[in-house]
Amino acid sequence: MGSRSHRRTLIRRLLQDHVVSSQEQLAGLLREAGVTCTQATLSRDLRDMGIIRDRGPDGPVYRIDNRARYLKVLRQVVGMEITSVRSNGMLVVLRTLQGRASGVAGFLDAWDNPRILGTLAGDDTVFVAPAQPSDCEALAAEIAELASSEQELL
Amino acid sequence: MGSRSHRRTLIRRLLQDHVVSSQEQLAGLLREAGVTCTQATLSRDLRDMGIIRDRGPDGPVYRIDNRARYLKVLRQVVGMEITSVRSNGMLVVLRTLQGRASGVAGFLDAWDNPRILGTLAGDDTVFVAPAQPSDCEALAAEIAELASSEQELL
DNA sequence: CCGATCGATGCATTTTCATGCATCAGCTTG
DNA sequence: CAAGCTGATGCATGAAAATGCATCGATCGG
Repeated sequence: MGSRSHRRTLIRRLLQDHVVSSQEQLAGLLREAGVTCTQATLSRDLRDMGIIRDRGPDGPVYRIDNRARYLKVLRQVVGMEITSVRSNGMLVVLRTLQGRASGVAGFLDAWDNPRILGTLAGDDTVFVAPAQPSDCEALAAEIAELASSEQELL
Repeated sequence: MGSRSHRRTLIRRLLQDHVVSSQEQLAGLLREAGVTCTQATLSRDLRDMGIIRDRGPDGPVYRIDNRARYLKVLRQVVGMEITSVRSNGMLVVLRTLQGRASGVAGFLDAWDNPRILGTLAGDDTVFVAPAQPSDCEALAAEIAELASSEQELL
């Protein structure tokens, strides 16, 4: 049974509606919901899910680090949107899913990579200008890394 | 070692450059490239990867069903872009990652779902008008289904 | 500084997953 | 229909991942 992903989904929901201040307490909530596990498992879950223990005025509270999660998801989305990465030594050219070039370019701009001078997006193509022409290959490799992290489906 | 994903990446590349008409032949190409496996493994790989055996005029040819793959990837991307789905009985309102609303709306338009009358996208919000107000909840549920398929990371 | 509470981690066990081998099933050709 | 390819699948095996147990370490309040 796909127990782990079910448990983690549940953890996410529980943390939205409840104030949880310890892993044992979370284990209790999960048990009420029909999922049994130990504190050790929760420790690993919370670490993997990027959930942090926040020091609130009313004691510690677990909460989802939405910023980090956002970046993680966005990165994965962008990785899937890029379908090819090529370079001619002066310019890196990306192909993307239809209509998604501007989304990819926006991500690259926000990435704040010093090797990137600027980007220009069409519909399914992005031009990426390297800060130095000599950076071009390295930059292409960095972007390809991004794109290839998630290719199981591609 | 991450042997499986490496093998599958290689399969994808090989099928782009070579005419392959049997799984044994593909096994041979892989072996030349330094990856050894049996026909049984390839059978499963090809099934999982959505690669089909096309009946060409010159005999059967394996090829990637790019259309199906594209839709599969796009669907997954959109699923990750949607962060919440709510309804007030007259309208379904989606929240998305920043700047991604139009991409999501475009997908919904292309989805060609008879329950959808139309969509309107802002920056991180999409309004979806149901064909019938009575469809509203069912439509929200359909979209939520889309969004929740890929929640391991969320 | 002490004790208590809570999270992290090493280790052993269980469970899941990937793969090869052998075999079966389907299609094509004569 | 028989023979020969070719792909699919049940089963067993080995590898990897998840999990629990026990324990350690860190933090906080006296």
